[in-house]
Amino acid sequence: MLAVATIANNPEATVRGLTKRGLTDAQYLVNQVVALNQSRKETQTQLDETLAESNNLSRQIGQLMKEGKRKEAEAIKVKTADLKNSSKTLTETLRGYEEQLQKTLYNIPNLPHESVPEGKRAEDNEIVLEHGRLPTLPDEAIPHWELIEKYDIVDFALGNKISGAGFPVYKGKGARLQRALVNFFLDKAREAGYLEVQPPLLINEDSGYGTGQLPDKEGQMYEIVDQKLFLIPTAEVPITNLYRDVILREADLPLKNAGYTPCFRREAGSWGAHVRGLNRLHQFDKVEIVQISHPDQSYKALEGMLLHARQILEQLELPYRVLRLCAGDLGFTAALTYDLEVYSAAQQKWLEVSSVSNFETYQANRLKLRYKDGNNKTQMLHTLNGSALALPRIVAAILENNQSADGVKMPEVLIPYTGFDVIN
RNA sequence: AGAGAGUUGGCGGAGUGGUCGAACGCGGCGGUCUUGAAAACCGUUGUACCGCGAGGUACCGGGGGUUCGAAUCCCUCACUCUCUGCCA
Repeated sequence: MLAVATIANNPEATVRGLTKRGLTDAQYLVNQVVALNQSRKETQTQLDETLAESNNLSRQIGQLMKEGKRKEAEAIKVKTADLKNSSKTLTETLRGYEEQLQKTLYNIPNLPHESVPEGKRAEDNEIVLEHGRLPTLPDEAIPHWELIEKYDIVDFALGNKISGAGFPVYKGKGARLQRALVNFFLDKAREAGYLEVQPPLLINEDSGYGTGQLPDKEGQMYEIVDQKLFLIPTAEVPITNLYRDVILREADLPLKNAGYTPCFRREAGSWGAHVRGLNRLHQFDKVEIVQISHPDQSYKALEGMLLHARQILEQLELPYRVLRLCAGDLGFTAALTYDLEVYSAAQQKWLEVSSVSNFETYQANRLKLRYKDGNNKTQMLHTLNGSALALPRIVAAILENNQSADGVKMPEVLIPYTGFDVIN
């Protein structure tokens, strides 16, 4: 969430940023934060004064008791009753303000970075670059959901039987291709200086709040109700939360972690032709890269992460493009997001395979993730993450783009990982 | 899952109702000494909120209660450890 100070000290910039995102009540929200914070401060001061007086009297009583002046002590005791009452009232009032303030802050999204283009929807995203030639396929080319049936490498019916729609079973070369991609991605991350971690796949509520999945977005996650645990929608959640409530030394920065995990999404959204096959699943695999960065370095880090994802796509010989998300399409917690889309020839459409974002201090604020600067003052850090990469649509693109009468050819770099060069 | 023990500052570890934000040790930082380092010695060393400042307030696993006053007593939840049980 945004820091109160950020909003209070830069009200115009905050309103401008939120309005760019399409919020119509930005001014109202900012006013509310400022007002609530003011009330909070005033109540806090009153409460502190009351408690100070009360502490003072208690100390006197203690002293008198020690000296055996019982009677005088009793006289002072009487005075404390009032203070006790008013401190109780003030505490409740204060808590009320704090809760309202927090609730309001939770509902305010991150401010878009200045480079974020204006716009309301996906069509307004800025195409930063395109790479690679779009393949032209023979007339008999078919989409991946037919290819996986033809070669019997992914079985939706089986998954449906044991779990439900959106939980595919990978078989034979399909399973081996998955494993190959995961290993390939992890090796690339390690070569780029990321420390590999294997986090838990279930997270608690605190972690959900830390990265912004909670409150209000629990509908996107699967929940273990009686334990208050959630299946991770992305490794971003457990890996970033590794650093919740942490104060780092400046010398430790940047922190770079990578992890492979399955991801679980309820995705109650739309269904139809565009979500057929591997295009959208309830469970899928992804290698995620995360950086904890010094505020001055975070945009440099973001460019580095984007380049990392691009290079992987280039090695896989997949044509792709890079989008800079417009303000309206930007995720709630992000300040700047690049999407990478791979061209799927048989579907003749672009498929999102990676999303690389800088959250600036938005997550750090919730996480209480800080560092000590040169003056030994604690400052908020910046968090970033990106997919490098998500598997299913990569698999879809490889299958569709590389299909021929002889089968599906594997990209050169992948063959040492798959152990085969064609699916037929 | 059952029984018992525990949870204090970066770490170890005192503290069972009254200047306790918390002794002491280690570690960290600054300094003295030294050509430099080590040792020794001296000083310093949690976080947040309010306040221009002096200073004040809160926090001893979380939440609640008793009391004029709680790290210390009571209730509750979570977690950790040991033994037993089960198990990849």
